Amino acid sequence: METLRERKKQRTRDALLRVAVELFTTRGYEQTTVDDIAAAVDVSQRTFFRYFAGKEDAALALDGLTVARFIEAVRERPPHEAPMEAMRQAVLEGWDSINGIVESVVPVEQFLRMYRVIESTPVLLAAHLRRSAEVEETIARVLAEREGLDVDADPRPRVAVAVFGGVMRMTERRWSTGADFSLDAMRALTVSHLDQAGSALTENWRTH
Amino acid sequence: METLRERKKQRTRDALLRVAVELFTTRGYEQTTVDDIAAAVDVSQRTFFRYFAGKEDAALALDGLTVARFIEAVRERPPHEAPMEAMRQAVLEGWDSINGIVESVVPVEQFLRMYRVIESTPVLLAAHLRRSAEVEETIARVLAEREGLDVDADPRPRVAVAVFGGVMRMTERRWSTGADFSLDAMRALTVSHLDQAGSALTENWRTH
DNA sequence: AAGCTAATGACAGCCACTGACAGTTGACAA
DNA sequence: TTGTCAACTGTCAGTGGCTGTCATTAGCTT
Repeated sequence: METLRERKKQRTRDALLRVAVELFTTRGYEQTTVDDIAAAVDVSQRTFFRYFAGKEDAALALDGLTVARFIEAVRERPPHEAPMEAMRQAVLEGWDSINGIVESVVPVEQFLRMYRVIESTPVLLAAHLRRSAEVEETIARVLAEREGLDVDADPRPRVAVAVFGGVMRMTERRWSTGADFSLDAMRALTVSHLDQAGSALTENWRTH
Repeated sequence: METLRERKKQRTRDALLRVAVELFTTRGYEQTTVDDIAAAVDVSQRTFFRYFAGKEDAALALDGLTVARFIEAVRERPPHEAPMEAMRQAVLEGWDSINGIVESVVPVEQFLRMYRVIESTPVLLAAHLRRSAEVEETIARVLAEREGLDVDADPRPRVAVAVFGGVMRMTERRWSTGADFSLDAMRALTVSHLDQAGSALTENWRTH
């Protein structure tokens, strides 16, 4: 962030992202055109596409910050932890540190609102899920390395991540459609659902 | 399928689907335009969009048949089975009956090729994953009803489906990128991965 | 055969996105 | 300071997915 040029670029990107999120969360994703965003920042449409790979990319940029943080957190977990526990702690850490990560661009409330937009907009949800799949692949490799396994020969890391990821996406869904849309609620749901994963595999739920 | 009109409509739809799959699997999804498909069937582009909600819809239509079959299979599973077991059996049944379901439109080989296209085309994979999420919601409701639970009050059905779905999507991924692209391989992977889900939750993989 | 209705084709138009090229503006050395 | 280079931007033209509209065609009904 040394030169004036770099600062200018950063400002343009931030402005585009801020405006995009603002419009997406108020007017709605589909009701916002790229031209709208570009016009509001007073740049050409072409410039928007130089900063973001597409409209989707801008909509998922904030979430991307937290994803990157999550991956880092898994990498930094103490090696003695079991894989599931490492992922669980990393995710909880991630939610704790959201504030510091996102706040430099938009207030956390905006981030949360954007999350709802993603979950309620089909095309965004689809893109989000695809990226989650990529993240799962990354995490599987991290875990395999931690445990000294070959990720392609031993399916266990991928299975573990798949189970974890499945529960997490379901948690996101429930959270974003539920009444309590706070970070505390997210933490509570995460812990609760992960704790139930074990019994879900084996138990019969009927009382008799 | 009584009137001539209905038969004609069916034939047009089948022709569009066949041509679409043919082009997608040979030329590639992105390299095929809707105009190409419409031209090959000798209808207007507008007509294509009257039969399919979009290009994606045509690409996922075959998979949609198997999904519908899977949901039915879960519904028909004997009530005494535990939820996980019911889903597992339903999925295996589904693969067994693919032939009879798909063959009336395209040969099974085409179906399998289309599967690879979906997994290797980002936008299609995204759409596929989103639809899988919808399927999971449906299955969660089916299971809840089976077990006499309120799906909104008791998260266990959704947790179980999330775990199952996570493993299944990971299985699809591994299958479609692996060497053995046969139905037998799919069955083997499915069983193997599901069997490992339990230990993935608790175990530590290191040998010491 | 005549009238109704569903299906289609033929436009026109919006929007996301891309390539190409020219103009502008910081960076950096002479 | 100035001149040169490289990076950044705007403009324009074009492609492709998708939609609304309306006139035309073709099957159904009586």
